Amino acid sequence: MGRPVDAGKHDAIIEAATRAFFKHGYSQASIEGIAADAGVSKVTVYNHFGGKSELFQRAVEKRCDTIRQRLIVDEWDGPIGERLREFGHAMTEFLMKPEMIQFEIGLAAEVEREPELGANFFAAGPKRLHSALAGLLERARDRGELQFEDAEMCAEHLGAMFKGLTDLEQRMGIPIDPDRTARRISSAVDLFLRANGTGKG
Amino acid sequence: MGRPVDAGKHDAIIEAATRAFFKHGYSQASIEGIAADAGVSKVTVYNHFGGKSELFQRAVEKRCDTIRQRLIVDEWDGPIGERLREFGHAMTEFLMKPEMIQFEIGLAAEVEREPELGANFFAAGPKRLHSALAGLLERARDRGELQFEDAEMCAEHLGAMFKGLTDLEQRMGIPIDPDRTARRISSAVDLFLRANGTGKG
DNA sequence: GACAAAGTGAACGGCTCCGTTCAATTAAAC
DNA sequence: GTTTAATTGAACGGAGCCGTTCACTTTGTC
Repeated sequence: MGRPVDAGKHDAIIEAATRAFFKHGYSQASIEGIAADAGVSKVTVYNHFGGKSELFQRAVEKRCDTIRQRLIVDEWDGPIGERLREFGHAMTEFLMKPEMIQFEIGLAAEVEREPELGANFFAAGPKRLHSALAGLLERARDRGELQFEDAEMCAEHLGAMFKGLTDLEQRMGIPIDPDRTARRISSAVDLFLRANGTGKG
Repeated sequence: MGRPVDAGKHDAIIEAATRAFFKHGYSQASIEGIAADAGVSKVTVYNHFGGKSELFQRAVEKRCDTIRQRLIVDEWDGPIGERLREFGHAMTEFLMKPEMIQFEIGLAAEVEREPELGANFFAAGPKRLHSALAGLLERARDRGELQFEDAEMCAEHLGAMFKGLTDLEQRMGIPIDPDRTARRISSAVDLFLRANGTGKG
C-alpha cells in the first residue's frame, strides 16, 4: 500500500548518473547535478541508491549490460578474409565510439577506488569480443581455412591490429581518420592470412 | 640582489606535482598536498607557477621530457627476428610500467580540459616509439630481410600486437602475467615474419 | 651589517559538494 | 476518503579546496 516507487525516476537517475560520471568523471560529477538532470530531488537519489559510490556502481553495471546486449556477433558465412574484415569493422565501430572511449577513460580513473568495476567491464565487453573472435578463428581452422596453434593468442594479435594506435590517439584527443582505420583493418587481415592462411578461404 | 630563487624547491614542487596529479588525478590532487609533499609552503607554489592548471602543464611537460630522453633506441645488429623481439621487450617494459599506465590514465582524464597536453604526450612518447620501429623495419627491408609496402602500417601492426590486450587490462586493474607478455611478443614476431619475412634474416 | 627578495605560517572569503534532517506535499492503494 | 509511502524543497553542518593577503623569518648579495 501507499505510494509505489516510481520506476521511471529510478531509471532516469541511473541514466543521468551514467551521463554525468562518464562525461565529467566520478569526483567532478555531483549528486545535485545528477538529480537535477534526472528531474528529481537530491533526497530521492539518496533514497534510491544510498550514496555516490553505490550510484556509480549501478551506472557501470547498467552500461555493462547494454554492452553485453549489443555484442551478439552474427554467424554469417563467406570467405574467411571477408568474415575477418567484417568482424574488424564491427569491432572498431563499436569500441571507437566516442562515448565508449569516454566510458573507458572515466572507468580507468576510478578503478583504483573500486577495482572490481574494471574487471566487470572487461568481462562484459572486451573479453567477450575476444572470445567471439577466437571462436570464429577456430571454426575457420576446422574448415581448413586457417592453420595455427593458439586461437586465443591469434585473436589477441588480430584484435590488437584492428585497434592499432587509434584507441590511444582517441584517449589523447587526437582526431581520427576513418580511412586509415579501414586500411588498417584490411592490411591486418592480409598480414594475418599471409601468416596463418591456407589459401582455401 | 636579495635572496635568489631556490631551484631545488622549484624542482621538488614539479616532482611532487607529477606524483600527485598522476596518482590521484587532476581534480583530486590538492595544491596544499603537493606543497606539503615538496616540503614547501603553498604560497611558494603559487609564486613559482601561478596556479593549478599551469602546474599541471609543467608536470606533463617534464614527464614528456623524461620520456623523450629514455627513448633513445639502440641500433644494435643481429637477425631481424632477434631485433624485433628485443624491441618488443623494451617497448612493453617501458609502456607497461605501472607509473606509465597511471600517467596515461590521468592524462586521458584531463585531455578534454586541455587538449594539447594529449597531443604533446603522444608526440613525445608513442609516436617516437612508432617511428623508431618503422625505421628499424625499413632498414631490414633494405637489407632484404623483410618485404612490405608500408613501413608505418607494419610498425603499427607490430606495435599493437606487442601491446595486445594488456594495456587495457592494466587500465582496468587486472593483474598481468609477465610470461604471457613474453609469449605474445615472441608469437607476434613469428606471425609477422611468416607474413613479411624473406627467410634471409 | 644593511638591504632586498624568497620563503613561511596562519588566517580568510568564497565556493562546491556530501549526506542528513524535517515538515510539507503528492499519489497511489485500500 | 483514509491510509501509507514516495517525493519534494529548503536548510544545515561539515568538509575540502582554491587563491589571496599579511606580517614575519630566512638567506643570500652588496
